Amino acid sequence: MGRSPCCEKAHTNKGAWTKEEDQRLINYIRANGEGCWRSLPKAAGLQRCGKSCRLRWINYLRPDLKRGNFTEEEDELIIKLHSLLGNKWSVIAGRLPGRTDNEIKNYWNTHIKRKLISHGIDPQTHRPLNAASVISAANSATIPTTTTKNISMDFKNNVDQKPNIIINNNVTSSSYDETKCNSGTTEETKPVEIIPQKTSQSMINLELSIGLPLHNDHISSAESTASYNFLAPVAPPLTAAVPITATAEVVAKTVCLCWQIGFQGGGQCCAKCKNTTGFYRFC
DNA sequence: AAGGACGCCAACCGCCCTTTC
DNA sequence: AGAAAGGGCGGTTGGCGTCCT
Repeated sequence: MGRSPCCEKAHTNKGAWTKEEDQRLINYIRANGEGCWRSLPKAAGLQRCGKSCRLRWINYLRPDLKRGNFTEEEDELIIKLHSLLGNKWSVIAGRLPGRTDNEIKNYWNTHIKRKLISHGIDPQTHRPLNAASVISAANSATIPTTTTKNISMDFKNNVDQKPNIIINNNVTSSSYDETKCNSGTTEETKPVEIIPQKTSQSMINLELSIGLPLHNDHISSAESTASYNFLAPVAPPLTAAVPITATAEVVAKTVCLCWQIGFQGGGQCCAKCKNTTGFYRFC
């Protein structure tokens, strides 16, 4: 299918925005709100592509943006969310008020990646770097029949972007996808949505798990079909041959993910999340 | 002091998904 | 039902500032 360009490239400015352009964009959005980005540049008197205006507004000019360095808490939350969601920067950004997907993506690539590598953790899989070969060998030898839970998240039906969780229990003997990760002691619930089992799934132990509400009221079939579905196979713990203490070090000071992602309604930490040290754990 | 190397980040590109007609 | 339009997203790039030699 052919696609018309989003703008007349010949008559658009590119590169850094000037103060005057910023001001025009701010003034226009203040007066008219965010609307049709394609027609905005012309209406606002800007020689810019609509997409460029949108990016500039979202990533830089929006009044609710939190500028400045990321806090330790934000660091940890990003790492945890990335371990669950992968490179879903916009979803991750949705859980960090005032931060943009672009900002988090840049921060991940420039800081957190390096931090994880320095701790001996693969930033993609969130596994110890030296574990890949061990896992690979183990999988290629005898792949046991494994009980997995597919967890899909429904962000569609929530104005505040809190995801609903949809679980599907499966028994499979498939191999694991290196790019997907999750693990732990997830509460079982009835399958409410059949998610096609991927041919390959990841077995990643982060020593964390997600608290899953047992009620189905978050989910409607119509909504769930159009939802973001993140397959997150929950695998049994790695063998003792695969140390995970490095991961644990990085995420030692944990917070309740039920609350952070919004699995528990009302922004409350569930009682199970709090451990004896007073920190919150994933449950 | 100069200039090369490196890191950071704003912005762009192209693809994908959803909505509209 | 399918094509087109529009918006959004993730990956990548290029410019600028800082550090190092």
